[in-house]
Amino acid sequence: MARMSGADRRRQILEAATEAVLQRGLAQAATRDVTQAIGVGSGLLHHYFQSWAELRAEAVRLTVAQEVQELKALLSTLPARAALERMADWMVEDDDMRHWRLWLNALDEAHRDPLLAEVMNAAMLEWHGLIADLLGRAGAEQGRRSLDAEAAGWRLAAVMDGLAGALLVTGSVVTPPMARDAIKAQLRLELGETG
Amino acid sequence: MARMSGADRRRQILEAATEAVLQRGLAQAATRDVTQAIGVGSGLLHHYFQSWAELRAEAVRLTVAQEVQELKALLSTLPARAALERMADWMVEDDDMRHWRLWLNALDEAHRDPLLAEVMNAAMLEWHGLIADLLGRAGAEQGRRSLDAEAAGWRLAAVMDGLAGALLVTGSVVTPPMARDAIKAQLRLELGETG
DNA sequence: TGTTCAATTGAGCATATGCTCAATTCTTGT
DNA sequence: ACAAGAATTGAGCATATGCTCAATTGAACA
Repeated sequence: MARMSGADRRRQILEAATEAVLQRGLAQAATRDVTQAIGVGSGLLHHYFQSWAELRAEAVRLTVAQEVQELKALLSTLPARAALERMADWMVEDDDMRHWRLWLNALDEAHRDPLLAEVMNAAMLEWHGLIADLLGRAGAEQGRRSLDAEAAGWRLAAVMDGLAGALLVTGSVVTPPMARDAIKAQLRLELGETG
Repeated sequence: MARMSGADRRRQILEAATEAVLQRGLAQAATRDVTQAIGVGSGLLHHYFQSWAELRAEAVRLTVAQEVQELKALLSTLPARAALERMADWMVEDDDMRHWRLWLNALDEAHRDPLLAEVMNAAMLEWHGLIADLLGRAGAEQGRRSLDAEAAGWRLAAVMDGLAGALLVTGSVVTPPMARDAIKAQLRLELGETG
């Protein structure tokens, strides 16, 4: 493999690690998946990362941060209520559910890896923050007073995570359109748009 | 180790497998964890189970079924609305979150193991069925007509799963009482008890 | 007592894993 | 042209994994 600057190589390794994690799962993905994918010697990995645990945690951190950033950009031009609606669409747009598979996998693996625990703790708080903020603003748009955006945010985030799990495991029973509708219904419940 | 009847040994192995899976996770738990825990030779495992994949899938199936059965028994004497409330309490009663750790772990690992996929698909459907049934009956108790128990069941189940994840990963931010309250709040939302 | 068969053993194979370290190759600045 | 240092290699170690198979043990029944 041609030589690269340290920074470029680092990025390439992180990308390959994410891919490996997506394909084999955090617990099964191995250093060799990465080195073989990009065609480098086994030692190179440890020149850029102290350990496999550090690399995979960093890969997850980066990927999740990137996805959140993209989503934020997607929603940034919309009013809060519409942004929440858009978010529900976004959730099932990703065909093979890449980000949800990674998210649920990392959430689970976090119990067994301190580095991942830190990463996912922070990610979860940011995720909730984003949702709670939108809910709060949507409530304000509609002049609602009794809305506890923090609590509603945890519920909405939970519905999304939970439905992602159901979607991934039931396959034909919970379908993407169903999941999307369920989230939108939850949105209406939270915002008191019962009708 | 003393000899045992086939049936007893099988049960013992399944229990030890569940324990190993809880401690190391489905992906990391190994046959040796089981054989060493109960002090038998490595070959014995394969006398009772064709493969480790089959054993661990069977262990998950059994454990989940057992938990659902216990919960059903716990709720059987209560009217539907009270049963749902009780369910929210039950969810956070388990100190170290044994069943939720196993549940989320199995949900995640199901993507990479056809046997587990089958088991968790069935488990998820039964879980949803239980919840939807209670919601339907609770709605009837209160004379509500507009309640879509199926859809509400998916949302409530999702809130539970999602909150379990948040609870396990955030630790000090989402607390057991918070999770319990969030579920009860969801219950009120679904049953239109806004107040 | 002897026979039968299920229960059980454990060494061993093929494979996989993270990580180290001395050696090598390239790039870059002078 | 040369030196210096970064990038890169890959054989190798220690450990772990699922599973096989020929051999052994023990209990139950005749």
